Amino acid sequence: MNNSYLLESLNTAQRKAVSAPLESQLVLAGAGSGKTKVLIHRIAWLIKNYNINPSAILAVTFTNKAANEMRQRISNLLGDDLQGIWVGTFHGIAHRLLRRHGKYANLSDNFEIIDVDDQLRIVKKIIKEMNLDDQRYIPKKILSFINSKKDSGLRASHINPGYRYDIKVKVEIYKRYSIYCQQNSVVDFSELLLRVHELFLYNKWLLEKYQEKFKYILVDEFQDTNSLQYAWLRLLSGDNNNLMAVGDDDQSIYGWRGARIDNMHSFVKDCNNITPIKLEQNYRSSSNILQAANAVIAHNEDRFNKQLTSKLAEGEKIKIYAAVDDNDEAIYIANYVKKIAAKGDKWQDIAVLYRSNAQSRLLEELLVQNSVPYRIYGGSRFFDRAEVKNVIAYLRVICFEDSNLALERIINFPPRGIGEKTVEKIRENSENTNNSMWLSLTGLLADSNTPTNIISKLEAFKELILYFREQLQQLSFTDLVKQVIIKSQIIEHYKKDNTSGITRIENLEELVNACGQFANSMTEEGVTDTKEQICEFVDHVALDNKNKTDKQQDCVQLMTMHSAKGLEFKHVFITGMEEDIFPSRPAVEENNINEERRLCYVAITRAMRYLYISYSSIRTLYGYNRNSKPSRFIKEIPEELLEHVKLTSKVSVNSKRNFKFNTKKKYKSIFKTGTKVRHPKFGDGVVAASSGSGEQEKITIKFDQSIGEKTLVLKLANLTSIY
DNA sequence: TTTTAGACCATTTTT
DNA sequence: TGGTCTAAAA
Repeated sequence: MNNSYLLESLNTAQRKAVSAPLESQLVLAGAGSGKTKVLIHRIAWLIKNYNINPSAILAVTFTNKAANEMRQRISNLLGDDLQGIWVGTFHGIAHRLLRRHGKYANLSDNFEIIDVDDQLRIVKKIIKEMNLDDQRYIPKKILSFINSKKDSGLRASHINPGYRYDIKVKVEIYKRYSIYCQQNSVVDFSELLLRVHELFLYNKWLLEKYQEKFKYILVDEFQDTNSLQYAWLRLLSGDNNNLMAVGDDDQSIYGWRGARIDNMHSFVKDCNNITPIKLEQNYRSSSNILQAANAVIAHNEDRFNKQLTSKLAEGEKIKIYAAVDDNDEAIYIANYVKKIAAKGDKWQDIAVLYRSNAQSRLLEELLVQNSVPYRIYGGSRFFDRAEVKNVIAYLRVICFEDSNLALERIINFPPRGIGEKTVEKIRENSENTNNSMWLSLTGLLADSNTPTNIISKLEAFKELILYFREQLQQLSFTDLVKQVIIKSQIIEHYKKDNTSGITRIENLEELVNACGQFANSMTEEGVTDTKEQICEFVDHVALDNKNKTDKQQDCVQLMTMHSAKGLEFKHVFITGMEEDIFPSRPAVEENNINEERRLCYVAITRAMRYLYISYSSIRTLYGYNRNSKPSRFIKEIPEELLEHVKLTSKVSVNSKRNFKFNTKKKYKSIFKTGTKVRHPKFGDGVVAASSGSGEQEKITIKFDQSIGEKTLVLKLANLTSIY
């Protein structure tokens, strides 16, 4: 049997990783070094060269996207030989284990997965119940406290609050939160992992069974694992010495979410000081770009010390543009993007990156003005939309009779006159009797103290839900969803809303499609029961919440540097390279510069051929114009790699020169007589005269005939210049 | 129950 | 600045 074909397309380091001995390995995979390729070839190698049964392999990723890609690529490489392999996200795998062995983890078999939204509702409820001041105990903060404790593997009982009263309170809330979840059979994201950890910890036979099963474990993006995930992996790996961790310490940008680069160092130690295999050959970027990336990241300490090298040519220098203000920066980008496209590259070859989402607005505005097609990544995800969640809450109530959270969400949606006090009554009764709210609701109907008008409303709601439950036997999943949307009058409700009603209805149509597709694939797998399909769907939606897919194809990609991780583009613009923007202000204050620098490294290494960096002297932030300084990261790039862009455009040159003369009178510098400006209310106009200076400066602008001339205080006028 | 006005606040995001 | 959330008013 000759398996050398699995190694042929690899370089030396990759080959070393793929064909490494069957022991734990740490692979340090630099940006663009073929990390995924190594992973899938390693899996193929295990199967082909060692005759390892695919079902003995567990491959763990962070995102569904990565898991899907991996599964796809292994299957392309091996054909159908991957029967039984486990490829999934941490959460997906944990979920699978809990559905199988829930009873050993003290979970009922119909537990529900809840999202942050539901979590927050629970926390708010508890804070109210405990009569706490929600200004002092801010629900969101408390929730992140709970989640971060869970992510470090800590239960409330594990936390010693010491003498700190507020921590005592937090821990108490955490405790009550856990009790609520247990009673309601709901499990949050972190809980999935925590439960599995405990499942294995307290059921040794089960752990041994899985240790026996998974002869080989691979983890992707290892630098992003948190303490709990690492503990989880170690537990599962046991003494098998069979864990291949692939990651890049330099690309660890999720520390704020609990990720610990430290796990990489611990891993080395825990594995008897294994020598990491370094993948340093980069196949993505030209060498100037890589040199810049290397130079920047070299400022961090305690690294594993990789040095990426490129076999590609030097390539273009990094173009750096010093903008007068953020508007000017956006104009520059919009114009440059058009130039790139005019030369023949596609819009989709271009990415514009920024540190924070707020920066996208201006860019977006100017791209629109210049008729450049673009797509913004991130933002609200499909299953997070209120209208979609509401329908799913209906499905939850229909399928899980006891789902209090879902019930509360829809009992008065669309508004049917069941007010807060009635809900309160139901909730109270439910708490006193230990029944679900659904049962309490039924109880209230029989209670002679309940006012008749309330009874009729509750009765109508009950009938509605009962009707849907009946239809579970008759209707397909898709038809049931349609019925829910129509019969519950959700459509009617959104039709009345003429601001966002139409898009909401469109989203619901999309939801119906999604349900249809899901139902089809379920049917193919032999799951034909509607109720069963819905249950699976609800889980699926919770664990794989895709970004809203925009159908538009060839467009410029706008996204944060974080969401750019793992992607690559021929042209990359890194914008807002200013102190307090990038590195961001909070990061500077909290002394998290190293992570910002890694983010910078990630951003730079996204570029294949052309990298453009821009910063500006004035930036509007929170409604104020602020002077900003170039980012320290710019200085960390060797000067010889940079090319400073000078614009030939007259206006920009002028405003820049004026700006230099008048650093204090920043307003006057931009709006000289004759400058074309735009006002949010009055539209476009031309500056006719100006008086005063600094913050007192007033300018007279000639607008469209219907408006005429206006004299405005410049500072308040909110003008933008149009070049 | 819905609308509106004022308060407040503000990185990064997956599951 | 502007988006979100809460509390008061219609």
